Amino acid sequence: MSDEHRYDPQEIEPRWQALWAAERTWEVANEAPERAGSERRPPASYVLEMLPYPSGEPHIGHLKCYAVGDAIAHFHRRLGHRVLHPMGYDAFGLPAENHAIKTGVHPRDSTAASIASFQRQFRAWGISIDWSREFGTHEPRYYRWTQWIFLQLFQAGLAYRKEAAVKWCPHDQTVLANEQVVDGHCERCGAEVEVRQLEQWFLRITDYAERLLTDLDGIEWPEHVKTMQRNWIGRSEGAEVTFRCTDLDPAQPIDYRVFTTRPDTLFGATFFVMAPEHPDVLRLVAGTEHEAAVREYINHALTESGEERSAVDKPKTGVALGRTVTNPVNGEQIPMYVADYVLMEYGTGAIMAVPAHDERDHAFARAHDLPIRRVIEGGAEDGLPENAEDGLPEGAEEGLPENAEDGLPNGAEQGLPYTGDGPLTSSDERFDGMNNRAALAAIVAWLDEQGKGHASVNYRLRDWLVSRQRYWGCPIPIVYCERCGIVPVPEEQLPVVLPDIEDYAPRGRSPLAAAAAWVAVDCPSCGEPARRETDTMDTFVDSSWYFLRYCDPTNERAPWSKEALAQWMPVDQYIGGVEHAILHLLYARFFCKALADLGHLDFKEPFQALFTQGMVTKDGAKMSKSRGNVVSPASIVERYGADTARCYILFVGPPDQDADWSDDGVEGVHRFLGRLWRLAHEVAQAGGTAGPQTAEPSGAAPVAEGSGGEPHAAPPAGPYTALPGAAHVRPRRSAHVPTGTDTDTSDDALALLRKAHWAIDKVSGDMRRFAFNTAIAAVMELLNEASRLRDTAPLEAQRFALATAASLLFPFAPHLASEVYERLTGERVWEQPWPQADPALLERESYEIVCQVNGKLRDRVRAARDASPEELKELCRAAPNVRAHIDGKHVVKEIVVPGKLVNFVVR
RNA sequence: GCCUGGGUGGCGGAAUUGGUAUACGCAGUCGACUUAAAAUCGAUCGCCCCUCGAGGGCUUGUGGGUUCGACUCCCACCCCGGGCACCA
Repeated sequence: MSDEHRYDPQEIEPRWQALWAAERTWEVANEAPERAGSERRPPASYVLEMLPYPSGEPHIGHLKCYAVGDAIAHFHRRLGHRVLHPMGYDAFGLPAENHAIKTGVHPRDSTAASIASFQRQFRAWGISIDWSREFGTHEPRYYRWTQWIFLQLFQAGLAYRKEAAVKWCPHDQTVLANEQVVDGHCERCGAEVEVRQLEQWFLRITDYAERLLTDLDGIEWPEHVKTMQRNWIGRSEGAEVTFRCTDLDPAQPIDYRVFTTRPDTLFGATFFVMAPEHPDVLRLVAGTEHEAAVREYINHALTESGEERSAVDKPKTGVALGRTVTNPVNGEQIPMYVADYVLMEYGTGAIMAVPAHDERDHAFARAHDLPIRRVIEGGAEDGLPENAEDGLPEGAEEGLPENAEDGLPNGAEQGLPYTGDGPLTSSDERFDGMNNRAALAAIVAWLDEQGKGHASVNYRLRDWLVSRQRYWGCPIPIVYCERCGIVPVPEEQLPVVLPDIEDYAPRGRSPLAAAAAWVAVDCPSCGEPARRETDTMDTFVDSSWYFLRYCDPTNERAPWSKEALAQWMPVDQYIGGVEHAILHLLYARFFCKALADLGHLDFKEPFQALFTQGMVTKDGAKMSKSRGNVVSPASIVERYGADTARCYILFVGPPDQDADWSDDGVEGVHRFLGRLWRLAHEVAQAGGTAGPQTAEPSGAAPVAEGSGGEPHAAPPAGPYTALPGAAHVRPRRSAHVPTGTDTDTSDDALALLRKAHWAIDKVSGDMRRFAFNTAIAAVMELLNEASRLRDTAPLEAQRFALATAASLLFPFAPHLASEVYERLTGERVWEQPWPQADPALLERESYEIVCQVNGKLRDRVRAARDASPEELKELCRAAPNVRAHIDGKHVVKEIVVPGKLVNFVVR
């Protein structure tokens, strides 16, 4: 075989990339067509993959993400949409800074190098990006507007400064957001986080908890991602109830509010517990015999690592305060405790304890010999699974004799703690016997009347801590003035540019603090000497609005214009890793809602549809340098070409699931592409071109070197001109591509035509459900059929089959598909509308019908498409192997599923 | 513990509405081409039994159920991955 017959991606791919770059094929304009006239403008589609963090080189996960996104972008274009498909870089962040600490290389330089590498790779992969909209979040022209947004939030009271117990990473020497703490460890470096009391900047995301929750219903996201967000927001309905303490000074009672989801169990509250961090604990014991023990306990609790403290099976520890509070529903004085199972950061930092109906309170009561009073019946024999079936209203006998009454010797009553539903008991005559759910509402109403409590909702979500004591981030545009306090930097002075510094090493405060000349500034308000905020912003702030900037990337007067956003937002299809299910996706949603409230946006959700891709593993394990199992996309592209790499990563399995990389699998896909190339080459060589426009393969190098830059091929302005999807404006079926209704009708021609239309139908459906693996398999089947019939089918049918294969494969293997399509048709495949399956060719006049006896497959017969059920029965009954199984037996029932099967039930 | 996603040949996976289980690819086996190898092309390929052939039995984590028919629906359970986890 001559060299000419070899599939050579290294020759093909750069050629097409050069063409697309020179013609700026994937750029889209914002403006509406000037002379739109009556022409309807094509629908817009915003396809976006999460922007990469540029560190080193792209890894295989990037390849997967952008292969998925590019396939969708191409598909939408060829459906006639104007597609916005931009790219940028999430360029601030710790790795570049840590690298700088080690090597002294400025983060800007290492980041630039990495960005260059990403750009090279994305081009080498042939991803169809509108490069005219590119930016990095570290560029002043971008972060100027990040700062602007911060100031908007500040002015609206949504950004505020507060001292609080915050999570501190001792390794990275910075505070972290709650979301960045995973199992008590820093999400980035894995160091165990500490708690520090610091004054920091927060964004008031909790104001949006309810809307972040309810608006999930309106977006098309994977259910598990929605669930993760719901869990993270953690909404609980209940009541806030006041417990009064008069122990210190009866004239000046102290009211302690607690949050409970179970106000129906209030009568069972037998003690009261405060978190060790609660500010009143020491005051309550000051000067008493309990003070020493309490102090010791608190010290111990606070120095314990988060990990130790939150261990689930940890015994419940705590000490008595020697004080009491009044249970508001029955006036009982109940003892107060301090215990570390109560968390300061949730609710009010204090709880009422109902040991009979809460597992934790129960464990504490047992450990400290406290009374346990059952106030809800039910639960039955302990340990037995829920007896839903017997549904007896009367408490099972274990539940009844609980009436050792108040002083009750806390013993081990069976069935407790009971957390289910049931009628109230031992509470109050008004509520006893009432179902607990009804009682809950009644008790809350009564408390409300008495001014002792009210219905309340609590969220697990905390405000977003955005200060970072690090260098390589967006400066917070705030000035501190002795006289004026916290002063925002005036808008016209933005951006506050990140200064160059000598020493990046973090020392517990921002390295920026050492840039004395930068820190010193005149107060924008009074003009007196003041100093700049030296913390930078969490990089998740940068990435919470970048998708807006793509819509209007060069706007110098505003972060965006509403008109630009109106054309594209919200993102129609967002694509990224599931690891961002909470952090990035929650923050971006919050930003949209807040900015919409401030009148800057006209929509409330940024991402209408979300697709989360699975991880790529090697030998079943996550790829990592330490494991030595990293597959670098660059090496694969170099060896097999980008088309193979992209197709393989999509073919290996459903893209939303994890996939294990196999070198042999890559070979298989590469062989497939080579076969398509070769077969197409043969057919093109054999001539037989039918269309008027397609004399010879035009040799796909239409762009002379050096002609790049000038968009000469694209006439100015008009939004369609640079639009790949523009072809649909003047729809035209390639005249030379047979449709099956004309030309040859030999059996082989028909078979091939049918297979091609089957593949069109199959791939079209698969594209819409992200089933790229089966889409590629369908093209493989089409190629197999063409290959089988290559010596017998008419050339024209082969040409159609192969051109169709190329057309369908284009979203996954754009270079090869363009090459093959052009050779066969003389046309640019990306300018062709997505092919349509001819329904007539999806039908067959006869088909195989399955014959079952008692549900077991016994034979197959051919039947005419329009055969009646009676005819089908007769056909099957006559099948030899069916006869063998029904002869001499009694046919009880006959089931006919036209188009599928006949089943005889015999006895 | 709660919430999730999953479990199908030697391997990755397919089966979209309850209707032919194992598409497509990999690996394997045999053959063609070749001096040879690579590449390419063709055949074969779930397991077991019988075997001249035709055939028969079994098989989608386990055990039940519904149905003429179950990878698919229901009940119970086992295993693996992800998320949350003393949230009152």
